[in-house]
Amino acid sequence: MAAAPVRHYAKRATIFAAGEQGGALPKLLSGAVILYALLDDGRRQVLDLAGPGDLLHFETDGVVDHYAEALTPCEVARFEAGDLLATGDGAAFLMEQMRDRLALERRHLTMLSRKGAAERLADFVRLAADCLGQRDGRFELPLTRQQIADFTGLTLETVSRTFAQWEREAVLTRLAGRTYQMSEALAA
Amino acid sequence: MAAAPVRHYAKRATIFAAGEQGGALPKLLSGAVILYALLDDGRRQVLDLAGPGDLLHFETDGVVDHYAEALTPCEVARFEAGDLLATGDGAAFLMEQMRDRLALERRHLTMLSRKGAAERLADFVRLAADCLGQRDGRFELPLTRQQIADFTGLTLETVSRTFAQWEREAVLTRLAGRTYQMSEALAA
DNA sequence: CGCAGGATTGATATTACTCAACCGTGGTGG
DNA sequence: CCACCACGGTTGAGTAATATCAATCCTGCG
Repeated sequence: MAAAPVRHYAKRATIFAAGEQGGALPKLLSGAVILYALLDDGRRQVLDLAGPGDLLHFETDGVVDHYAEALTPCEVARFEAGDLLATGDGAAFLMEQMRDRLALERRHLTMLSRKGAAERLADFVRLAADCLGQRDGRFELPLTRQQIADFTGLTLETVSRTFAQWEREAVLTRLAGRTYQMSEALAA
Repeated sequence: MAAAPVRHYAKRATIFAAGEQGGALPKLLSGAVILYALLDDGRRQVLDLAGPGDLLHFETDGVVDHYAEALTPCEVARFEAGDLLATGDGAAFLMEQMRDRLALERRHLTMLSRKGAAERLADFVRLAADCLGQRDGRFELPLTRQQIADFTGLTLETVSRTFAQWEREAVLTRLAGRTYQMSEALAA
C-alpha cells in the first residue's frame, strides 16, 4: 500500500465530523474508535466500533455523514481512494473492508432487534470484544454507560443494572478499571 | 456493463439462501426483494429491502450469509465480480453500491434504536417507500405484518395496532390492496 | 362457496423507561 | 498532601409502554 501520512489522536479527540469532505480514506492503525451519528432529535446513535486495520469511512467524493471519536489514543493513516481503486489489490482490499463493515452493521442490527435488555447487552459485549480485541474472554471496554446505551438502544440505567446483575452472578467480572472478564456463558 | 444471464423469479421465490457459494453478484433489474437472516433462536431478522438497480449481496469468494426472497416478480442478472473489479468504472460502481447499502443499513439501525413503536414504524414506512418506490407519498407495501415486525423489531400485533390507529387518524390511508397513501405528517 | 393464512382486536402481564436521590473516584487546586 | 468538586455510575420506586395470550375477523384463492 502506498505511503500515507500518519496522524495521532488523543483519547476523546474527534477524528472527523459529519459534514466534512471525504477524500482520502482514514485507516485506523492502532487504538479504538467509536463511530456515531447525531440525530435530529438530539440523540446520539452509535453506529459502529472500529479497531486496528479498519477504515473509518468510505466517502471518496461526497460528504461524510457520521462522526469518529478516539476511545483510546489512536494512529490514523489516510489513503487516496483513487490510488486504491487503480490497483486490483487495492480495490479488493477496499471491497473486503466494506464487506466486513456491512457484516458488522448487520450484526449490530440483529442485536438491536433482540427483545430483552440482557440479550441485547450480551450481543453487545461479544461484538465489542471482537472489535476491540479480546484474549480468553478478557477485554477492555473504553465506553461510558451512556455510549453503551446509545449503542444498544437502551437507557444507561438499564445498562448499569444489567451489568450489576451479571457481576453478582459472576457472568461478567471487572478485573480492574475498564477491563472485564466474561464467563463461558456469555462468550457463547 | 458486460452481458449477463437474466433469471426470472416468481413472487415468494427464494433467489438465494444463506450458505450458498457467492460468486457472480446478483443485480436486481426489476421487482422488490427482501433480505433476511435466520437467527439461532428461530427468529427471522429482516436485514434490508432491495429495489431495481440494487446488488443483493457482495460475496465474491465466500459464502452468502443471508436469504433473498422475491416480494414481487423479479428479474435478476448475475455479474462476475472479477469483470467488475477489472475496470475502473466497474470498481467504482461496486463501491457506490456498497456505500449505498451501508448507508441504508445505518438508517435501518437508527430506526431500530428509536424507542417508541410509532416512531419506528414511521421511519420504516419512509424507508420502505424510498426502497420500493413512491410517487407523491403513494407506495406499495408487499410485506406481511410479520415481515414488517421482523424489520422493525416489534410484534405483528403492535404493527397492526399502530397502522390501525394511523388509518383512524388519516395519517395513512389504504387505497387498495397493499397500496397506501401517506400524509404530509408521515412524509416528514 | 368454503377454506386457510393473514390481520385485527381485547385483556393482562412483563419489562424497561422515567424521575430522583445517592455513591465513588479521579483530578485539581489550595 | 489533603480536601473538594464534578462527572460518571449506581440504586430505588413508580409508571408507561409493548409483549403475550387468545379469540375472532377478513380476504384472496381454489
